Amino acid sequence: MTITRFAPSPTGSLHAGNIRTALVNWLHARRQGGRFLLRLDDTDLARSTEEAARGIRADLAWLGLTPDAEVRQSDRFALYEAALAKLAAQGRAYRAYDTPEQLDLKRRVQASRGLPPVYDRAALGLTDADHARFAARGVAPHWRFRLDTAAPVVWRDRVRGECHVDPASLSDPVVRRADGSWLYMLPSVVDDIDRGVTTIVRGEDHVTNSGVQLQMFAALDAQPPALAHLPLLTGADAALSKRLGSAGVAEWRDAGIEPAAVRAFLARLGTSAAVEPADDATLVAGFDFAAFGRSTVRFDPVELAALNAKTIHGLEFATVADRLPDGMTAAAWDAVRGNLSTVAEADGWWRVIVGPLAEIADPADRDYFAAAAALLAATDWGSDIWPRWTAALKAASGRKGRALFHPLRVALTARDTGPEMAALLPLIGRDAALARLAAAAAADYISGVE
RNA sequence: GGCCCCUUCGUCUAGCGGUUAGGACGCGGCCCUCUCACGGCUGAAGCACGGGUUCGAUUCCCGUAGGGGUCACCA
Repeated sequence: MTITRFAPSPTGSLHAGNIRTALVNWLHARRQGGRFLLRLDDTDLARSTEEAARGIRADLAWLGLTPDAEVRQSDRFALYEAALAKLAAQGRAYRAYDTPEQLDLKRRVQASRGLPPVYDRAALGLTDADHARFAARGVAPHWRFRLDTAAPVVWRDRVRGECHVDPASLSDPVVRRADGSWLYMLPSVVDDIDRGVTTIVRGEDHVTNSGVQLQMFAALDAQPPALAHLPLLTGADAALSKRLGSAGVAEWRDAGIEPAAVRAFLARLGTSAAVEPADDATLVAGFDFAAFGRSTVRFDPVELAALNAKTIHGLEFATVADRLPDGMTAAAWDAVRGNLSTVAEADGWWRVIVGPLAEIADPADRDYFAAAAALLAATDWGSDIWPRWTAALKAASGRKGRALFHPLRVALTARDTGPEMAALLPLIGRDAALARLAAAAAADYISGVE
């Protein structure tokens, strides 16, 4: 069975790039009928917080990406210990004592000589006596994973195709600090093995890590999972070409962005599929790693907002009813939704329907409004009242086109633009319409038109 | 700086030696229409540059430029 995992570290809130990674993991799991795990990578106890963990869960819930299970690395240190012991027994992990300062100095020297800043493996030459001396002085070792530098690591990435990483250009990664705490690299592999993860989906900033981790899978006698490295997202400002900043769930929610719009947008962005409103079944059914490109993708919040509006235009009343103002009907929603950018804007239109309205009619049209009111009062009310009434008014007033219709829109809605009057007028109702026309006929000023 | 990756309309992409270089979003126009939006039709808009290879390069090779990633006792 396909098992994917989303593995954020609970050190902050999710951003667009993270969220896309989560979404793609979720889509792939759903597409394959598999499971989607949330793994909290909290090996860095100093930086990880409970608050961040709660925030991540809440964000995923808002996004509709509910994990099938959750694990956290801080519960699983014993597993890492066992794995390290296994590696040490094979000579694939070794103790070292270099201080960060010493390592930094080495790197500086290498850089000044034009050499790649790769760890020189000095600790590999340490004898038992050397280790004993460090121990006697109370200096504990940290542990490194010994890379096999004989040949490049090669894999067929689900989105990038054939990938190569040359371990010879990499340092043996430190996997455990002297104080016993764990670094990202090994625990991630151990958990992926333990949880039976079949596909790792992550950003392409991890490709060199994958080279290292593939060796760890092999050293631990595990079948390596499939790998899929997604191109990174960048901000809208191409000139700055900066990595995407903080935009995330909180910002979107405040801006009235729908979770469904985020899912549709992020699922298709950077792929050959059209960015358009799509329900989850469609997104899942159409999901394909091969549809992703290999180059960095621009994330434009304006495009997200546009897709959000389109998404709302297709939203059914039942799915938004609990977020609409009290009393707002399905008919009112249907009349109004095509003019919304956010669901919250429905509130303003509902107030237009139920009133009261500010008087904004043009006094030059007072006689017209009086005639219109009289005609409306004399016309049988019905759902097709607008076309019948305006046809009669056209004949009676001699007006046509914009001069015929637009003053009525303004008098009846106090707005210059909006949904079709044919749909709005029956909702406004006979009495309110007559009252508004009467008020317009009596108006002697124009206040600001929206 | 070393290594890896990328470069087709404004944006996301299709293309895998011979195409009128296709689609989507956005933009313009027209239609619909009282308005905005929706919808329909339609238009403008692209192969980063320079060398090769070839009868023929968007496509293959080399280089240049630009961009991204990575080189942590972060993840």
